[in-house]
Amino acid sequence: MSEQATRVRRADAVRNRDALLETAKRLFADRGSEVTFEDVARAAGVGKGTLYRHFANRDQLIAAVLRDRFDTLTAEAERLATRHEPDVAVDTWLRSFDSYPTSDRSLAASISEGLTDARSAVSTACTPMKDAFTRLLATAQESGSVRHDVDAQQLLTVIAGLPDGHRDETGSSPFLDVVLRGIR
Amino acid sequence: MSEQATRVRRADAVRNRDALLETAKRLFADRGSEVTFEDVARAAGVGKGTLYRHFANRDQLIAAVLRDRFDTLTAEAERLATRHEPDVAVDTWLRSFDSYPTSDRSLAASISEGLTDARSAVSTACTPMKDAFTRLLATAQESGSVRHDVDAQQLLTVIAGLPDGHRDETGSSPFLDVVLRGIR
DNA sequence: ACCTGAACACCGTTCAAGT
DNA sequence: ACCTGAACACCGTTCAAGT
Repeated sequence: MSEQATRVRRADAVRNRDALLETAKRLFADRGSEVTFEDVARAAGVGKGTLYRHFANRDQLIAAVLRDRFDTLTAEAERLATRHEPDVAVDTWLRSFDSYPTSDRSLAASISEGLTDARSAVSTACTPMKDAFTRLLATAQESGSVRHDVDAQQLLTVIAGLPDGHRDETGSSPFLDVVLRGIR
Repeated sequence: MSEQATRVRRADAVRNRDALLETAKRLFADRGSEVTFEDVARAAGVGKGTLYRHFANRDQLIAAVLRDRFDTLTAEAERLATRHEPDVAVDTWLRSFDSYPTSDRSLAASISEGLTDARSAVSTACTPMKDAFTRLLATAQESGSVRHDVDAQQLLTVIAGLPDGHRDETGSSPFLDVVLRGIR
């Protein structure tokens, strides 16, 4: 019970953290990456010191906002690996990865940075997803359905960086097909 | 001679503008987009008020830094259009567009923004280039060598956004080949 | 243990005073 | 006509005081 003590949190702290995360998701979705750290705190009804208590900096707040989506994508990669042919699995997964929910649309730059720069908090959050996709891609390459000169991390960075405009209602880019054809 | 009067500039003003532009190119190349506006002014040996006198804001300084490259690329597009088959012209030009000189490498985000957002100063600077490539691409599409569902502006935005890492010594991305295959 | 908001640091931008 | 740097605005971050 002594090591359990570190996990005890006051009810108001839990409430505040949840409110901050929900508020951040909503504001990023509504107004993009221009939202101020202070905006988030005020909209959540707390002081900005509280925001910093729960999220050490902007990067960590963004990582927390994205974590749900990363976890879902990790699980999907593992599921696809066991149930589909390698080429179908890669295509299907990349379509999911490219389909931004509105709440994450404005955070694409942070995702690109997280995939590339290991020092960012987003990098820690997306590593399991990156590893799961790397395995998926390697299998497809071994089976001969994807070119061997394509690097998983680079491929994800390219797709994460596809422009926001011209996406359909599911949030998928018209350019994804170009990339999928190009890696064959 | 009355309308000529507006073009007269004091020698020190011309000297300062040139020094600021050269300094900005060098600093962007050395230290990326993290360079401060004040850094540029100090390194050029002038006050920051002088920098603002010559370039109304950060966006206009970046547009001026990029203008030479945009003009070169515009001229190349027009040259290629008259001397090569449409598909060769498109491939060759896109390889040039993707090959960042070191001085421009860190400005890719501004180029993407300029291609997309008509309000930026970079947009004004890159419009002739965008128009020249649009014509090049349309010709290739009419000749059947490029897919009809590829939009010129989007294509340029995608290529401008290709990640910085893994480029060869000429500054070209290993992913360009994926895109070139994908648009066929 | 947690919250709050004043205070600090940084940087883009403006402008009154100067040559 | 142009230059200069102090001053302002904004925003991310810290921290002393409070509950």
